[in-house]
Amino acid sequence: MAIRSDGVLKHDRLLHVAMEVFAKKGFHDATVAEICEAAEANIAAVNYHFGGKEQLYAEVWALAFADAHRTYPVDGGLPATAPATQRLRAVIHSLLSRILRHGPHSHAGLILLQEMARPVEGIRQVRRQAIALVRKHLELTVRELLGPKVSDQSVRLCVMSVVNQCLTIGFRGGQKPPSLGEGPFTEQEIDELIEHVHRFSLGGIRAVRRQETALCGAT
Amino acid sequence: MAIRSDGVLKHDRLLHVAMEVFAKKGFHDATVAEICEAAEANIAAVNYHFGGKEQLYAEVWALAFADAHRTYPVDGGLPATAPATQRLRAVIHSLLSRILRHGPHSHAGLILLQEMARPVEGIRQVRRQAIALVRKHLELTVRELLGPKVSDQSVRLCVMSVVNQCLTIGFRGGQKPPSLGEGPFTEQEIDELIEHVHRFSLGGIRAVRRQETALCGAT
DNA sequence: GACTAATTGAAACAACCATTTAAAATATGG
DNA sequence: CCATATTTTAAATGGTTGTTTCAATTAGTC
Repeated sequence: MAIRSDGVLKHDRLLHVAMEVFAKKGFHDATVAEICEAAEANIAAVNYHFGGKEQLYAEVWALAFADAHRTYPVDGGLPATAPATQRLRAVIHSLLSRILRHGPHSHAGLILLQEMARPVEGIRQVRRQAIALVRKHLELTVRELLGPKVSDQSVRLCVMSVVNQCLTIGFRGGQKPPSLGEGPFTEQEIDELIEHVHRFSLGGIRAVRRQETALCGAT
Repeated sequence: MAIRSDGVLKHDRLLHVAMEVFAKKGFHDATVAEICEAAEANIAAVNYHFGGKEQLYAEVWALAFADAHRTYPVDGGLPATAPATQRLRAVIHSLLSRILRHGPHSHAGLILLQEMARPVEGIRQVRRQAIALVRKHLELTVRELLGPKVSDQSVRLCVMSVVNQCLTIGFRGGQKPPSLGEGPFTEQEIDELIEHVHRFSLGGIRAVRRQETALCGAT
């Protein structure tokens, strides 16, 4: 006997609803009860279709990141030959958009954020992979901006500075921090944010470069 | 009849044990059971001495921040007349130390971090005050570095960039992120971190300053 | 249209949590 | 040493969680 079509419907429905709920509340705070209710399914639906809350979460994670990479690719569609400053902007744009732009395909950033605050054991590998993908790309870009003489450690630190600026912004779930106002970020504010992080980071990277090349030259 | 001395002992003991547990696990994940067990007290002790988990948390918060401001003051002991670059370094030093140096008096940073990830309602005011204190100081410093012509919004954004760099570093509870190695940060690594964030931030701030003053000049 | 497997539904289950209760134990002041 | 307020203890309470159970229902296939 074949799979019933209404089954896959509920399956998908749960998946998408869970993605929203997990993005908003994180794995631990989200309850299967509220997910099922929002998906108009029975309490037992999650366990029947996915085998448990954690396995549902794993599937959500995979789906969310596939969406994110499609909607906001880290290279922003730029060729690898584009100027490094532009590629840096593209990464920042990608990171911030994933966190702040709340479309139907942009929950990955918030889910990742929730994970950083409270990692879920049993997702470590998937999480590491997802992070590594962005990091790799960012590392290449920053390395190029820093020049050939700069140590790997400095590259890692600069990558950290850029990433950390972007991540922490999303901490209120896309809401502005009290110091910047109230409510969610508008499109214009997001653009301004990208502009600022880009400029600030370029300045920081150049400062690190100057320092290290000066040291090298002195040796 | 006077207060019994063994009472205040247990009270203090619970307070300090709770501070550690809350710093490590956050308010929600920490259970009164484990706090009481670690303090060698009965399950009911928290409710008897503090009236509930949340009120214990409030007292912990107050104590932790008093300790932090004493051990790692935001001005680092520098006079307000010191050069702004040095004062910036002092703030960064203070923020990172509160999060990364795990002494008996440095749980405030981790507690604050846990709060940002999952705020506890009923602490809003205390939290806001604690944050505002650091922010105020940092804003003054950054403002001076940016010069008089730069907009308030740019000041806020730069403050955000500096703070975010520092905060996110502590997200693993003082453990290094996988990209930088394993285990907790050593003293030397913390110093290196401070050095980097300081240099990077100065570069970022200068870049913003250049941009804005150029715009002003063009007008 | 009937048989069968896939899906749904309501209720129950077991584990965990913070909190309460009331009796027992203890230190302090007289 | 006694009386009393303070503190400790163990057990119970009420609520929430994820998961399981099993009967009822449904959709696909012959």
